Order: sequence, then C-alpha cells, then structure tokens
Amino acid sequence: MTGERRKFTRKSEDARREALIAAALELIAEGGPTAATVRAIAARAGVTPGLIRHYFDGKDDLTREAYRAMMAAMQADNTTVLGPATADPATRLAGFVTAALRPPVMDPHRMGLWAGFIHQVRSDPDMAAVHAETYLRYRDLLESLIADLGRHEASALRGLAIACNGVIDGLWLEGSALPAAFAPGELERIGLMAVGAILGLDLLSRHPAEEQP
Amino acid sequence: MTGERRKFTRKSEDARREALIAAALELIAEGGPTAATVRAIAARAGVTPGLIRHYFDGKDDLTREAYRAMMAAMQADNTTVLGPATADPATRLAGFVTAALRPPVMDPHRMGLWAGFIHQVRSDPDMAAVHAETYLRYRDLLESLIADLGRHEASALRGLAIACNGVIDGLWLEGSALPAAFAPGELERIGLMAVGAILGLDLLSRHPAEEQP
DNA sequence: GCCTCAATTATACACTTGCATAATTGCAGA
DNA sequence: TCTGCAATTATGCAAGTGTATAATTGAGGC
Repeated sequence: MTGERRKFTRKSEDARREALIAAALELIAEGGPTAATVRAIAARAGVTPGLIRHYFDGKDDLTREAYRAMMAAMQADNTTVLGPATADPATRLAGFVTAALRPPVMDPHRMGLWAGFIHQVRSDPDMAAVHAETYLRYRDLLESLIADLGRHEASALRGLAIACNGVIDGLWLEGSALPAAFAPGELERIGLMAVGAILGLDLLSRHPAEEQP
Repeated sequence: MTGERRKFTRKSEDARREALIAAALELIAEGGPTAATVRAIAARAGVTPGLIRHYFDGKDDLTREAYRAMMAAMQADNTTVLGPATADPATRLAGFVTAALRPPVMDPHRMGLWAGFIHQVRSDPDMAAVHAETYLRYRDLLESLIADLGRHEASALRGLAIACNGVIDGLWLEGSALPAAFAPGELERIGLMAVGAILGLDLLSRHPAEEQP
C-alpha cells in the first residue's frame, strides 16, 4: 500500500484565493509575520503549499493581497457602523467613536494583525499607497462627520479631525495592547468625553449607558 | 595559505551584551523581527554568531533583553524631557506632550521597533509584564502632571490621564506611520490643542511658536 | 460514460535559521 | 616572557523556508 494521495475537491479561483488570504490574515494576527509560512497558510486553508504559487505570484504577492483585503474590510466596517445619514450628527459621531473602542474592532488580534504588516508596508510602495489611501479616507470620513455638526469653521476641520482620529487610534491602541487595564465600557466613555471636549459638545449623553440598572 | 582566522579583541561582558542588544534593536526597527537573525545581529555587532549563545541563553533570551532595554530607554527619555519640577505645571505638561510628537520620539523606525515586538510581548509573560509596567508608569506620570494643574477632582484624574495618553499615542502613531501627511510642527500643535481641550486649559500659548517670524 | 485539461498534490532543491560543539587565540597574571 | 584560561571563532547539523517542476485526478462538456 503506497502512500495514498490526498483527496481534494476543485473550487473556484475566487474561493481559493479568499481562503488563502483569510488563512494568512489569521496566522499573522495570531503569531505575527513569522508564523505565516507558506506551509502554515496552506494547511490552514485546507490545501497544499503548491497551490499558493498557482493562485499567487509568490508569498509576497499573497501578503500584498491579504493586506489589501484587510484594509478593505476595515473600511467596510466603518461605513457599515455609520449607517444612513438619518440620525442627528452628534449621535452618528458618538456611534462612530464607540464602535472603534469595543470588540471586535478593539481587539488584541486585530492590533497584532495591523502591527504584523507595518514593516512590509514601509518597504513595499504598493502597500504603502494602500495604507495612505485608507488612512486619509478614514480621516476624511471623520472630518465630514465633524462638519455635519455645524459648529466649526471649515479651516479648523482638518486639525479637529486629526485630533479626534488621534484620540480614537490612541485609545484603541491602549485597549488592544492592555485589555486587562480597563473596565468594560471605560474606554468608550473616555473616548466620548475626549472627542466631545475637543469638539465642544457633550457626546456622553448620546451613549447608551450600559452600567445603569 | 589556509583561510586566515578572523582577528578579534576581547571585550567586557557588558560591552558585548550592549553591542548585541543594540544591533538587535536596530535590525528589528529597520526590517522587523524577520530581519533580526542571529547572523545578522552578530554581523552588525562586529562579532560571530556563536558569541550570542555565549552571552545569552539563546535568541529568545537576547530578544527579551533587547525589549527590556528599549522600554528602559523610553522611560528614561520621558523623565529626562520633563526635567526638574521648577517650571509651572502647564508648561511642563506642554513640553511632555510636544516631546512625544516630534523626532526622535515620533519616528517611523521607533514605531517599527515597537510594532516588531508586539507578538512576542503577547506570547511571552515576562515581556508582557514589562510592557504593562512601563505603560502604567507612563500613565501615572501623566496623571501626576495633570494633578499638578490643580484644576480637577481626584476622581476624574484617571480618565483624563487615559484620554491624554490616548491623544499622545494616537498622534504619535499617525505621525510615525505617515510622516508625509503632516506639516512640520502640525502634530505638536494639534496635540496641545487636544490635550488642552480635554483638560480645559490653553496649552498652545505655552508652546514656542516656531512658525512666527 | 468517457475524455480532456486545468486544478491540485507530491517531490525535490537550494538556501536560511538557530544551535551545539570543537578548535583557536587574545590577554591578564606569574 | 611564558602560560593558562576564558573569550571568540569556525564548522557542522537538523529543521524549516520559499519555490520550481512533475505527477495525479476531479469534474464539466461531449
């Protein structure tokens, strides 16, 4: 009885590419770039290493595509949480802030994923462009939310958006890096307080206080 | 003539350990954890790979020590920039904020170094403890600076310190990740504006405005 | 049902990684 | 000056890395 050849089923190119990208992202999130070897990625995707070379130009190509997918997913998350522009601007903004400061966005794995890409983003111009574009789009979205409040001069919007973005990113970082240091909901409240103070309005009242009986 | 054996000079244990740690940190900052191989570290330290095993229990041990050294250096930076408690509290706070938002603290390499450690910090309890301790000490320092202002109730200090820390970290992150997106000094000004707004005081006036003729 | 061919697997290779061990040699103390 | 020993280098190895190439085989079109 010779070593039996592994059974397999053929799937669409899209399905295979998605599965490989998802596997790569999971592994990077869990163990950093080092853990995302070709063999590990293939194993997690339920496939043989050779298939990676069949659907991608190589490991670097797969990594680039995975980064693209991650950034696209993050952006989709942001527009989803925002919803339609029916609610009043302050409430929309409050929802935007708190969404970033609780799971699944605020999560050690997500931060690990983000950190795992940093060096390649810096060395690969293609990835750097994706990074810059996504960041600026996020900030522009925030700026438009602030503009909708109708409280600030147009010339101040850029600085305010950068500041609020900083608050959100910074608290996200702290909470993701050291989850045990904060009570549940604490960072959401602090985020609303800080962004409200910067913009000169009370956002905390827009927040469903989950600690009240 | 056989291959000549490499000349070398003996050095103290401390000097060799420091050189190896410095080399490891440089490599991680430049190219991420992947680039910091034993051979690369040894080469940069002007030494042969075997010496790493002579002074450290292995590569992981060297990595841990390098992380410790980095965190200690960062902490020393913070207390240095603060200086003696002679100046008035608001000016001290302003100096603390701006120091984090300009080189050499705000720097792509530093961010890369920090990011390069994240996964090991998460998986190694020893490194995790160092991380938590350093973060909390930084925040406590910030909290005491805020308390010195004499404007806030003690019960509010924790939240304010977390918020200001978030602003600083977030802007540091943005500026380090995408330096080209900001004008020189812009993030310092935005940081002072935001921290001032959160704490209810004008910090911008404490900042030497370098853009005025 | 069978045939074809692309999707998938299997195998092999050159290179790198961390580490263990043995061979040297700089240099402090006599 | 010489000698001994620890600091340093040299060598080798097993495991893991990405990739190229050849061998199989699932499944849609006839």
